[in-house]
Amino acid sequence: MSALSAGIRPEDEMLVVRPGKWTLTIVTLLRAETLRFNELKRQAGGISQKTLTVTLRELERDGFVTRTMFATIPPRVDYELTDLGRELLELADGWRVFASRNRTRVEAARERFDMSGGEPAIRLIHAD
Amino acid sequence: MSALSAGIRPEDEMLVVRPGKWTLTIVTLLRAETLRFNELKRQAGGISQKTLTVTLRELERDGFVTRTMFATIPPRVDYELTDLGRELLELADGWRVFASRNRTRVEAARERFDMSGGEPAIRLIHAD
DNA sequence: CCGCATCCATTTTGATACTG
DNA sequence: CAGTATCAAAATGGATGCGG
Repeated sequence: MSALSAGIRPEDEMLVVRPGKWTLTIVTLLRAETLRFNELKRQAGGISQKTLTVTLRELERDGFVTRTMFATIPPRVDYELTDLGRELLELADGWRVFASRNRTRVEAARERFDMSGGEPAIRLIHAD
Repeated sequence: MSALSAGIRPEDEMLVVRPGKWTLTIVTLLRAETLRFNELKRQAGGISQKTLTVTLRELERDGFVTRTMFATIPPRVDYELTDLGRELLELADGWRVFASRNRTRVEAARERFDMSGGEPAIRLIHAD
């Protein structure tokens, strides 16, 4: 058994993080700098307050992000990647590179599939 | 702007594949060999027929997997990774390695967070 | 054996309004 | 500004029964 053979089921790998729709986006936005809640919201573009709140809470809980509250008026909260968060960022980058490299290929495959009605190749007609 | 700055939003990266719960598991099971539907089902352990069907259809549609139907009785269908599928497999491996390396760290972070009630650090009390 | 169709439960996400 | 609360909508996953 290879080193990877353990933990192939979803619970195993995803125990660490089963990424929500916005998780990798948020992590990526925090690449260069600490950001405040509404800066994140603006830059993400299209995320709801609630989803952003929930996503950030999860990232904080899992140790990918630190939350620093300033008890000022008006309030202010800064979000920043931890070292672990920066490792997650590398995964996100890998994913994104893959996506941008292969977008055309995947779109072409989809078109072919949809045009052909998804009919599979039939290779054999012998009975067993 | 870096090469990565384009396409940070979910639609961009996930257009290629927004992985369902079982997607990476299935891809990983197809690492070494072509498998039949029920072999996949058995080896995945805990996936429903429907979810497996849907997952495989998506993988086929996006060009990650080929489906070969044998018109025998009883019928037989083989699933196999394409070259593109093998690239996706590498991403899955990266994810899994990350997960197994950091499971302990994440679990510890969670425990700390849950114990402390999730209260954030307060850094400043000055008004603006 | 393979897998579609249907129905249902759970989870995730979003819209909106309101608070310290 | 940075949330919480509530409600509604959508996506996802699973159980079951049928059909080629």
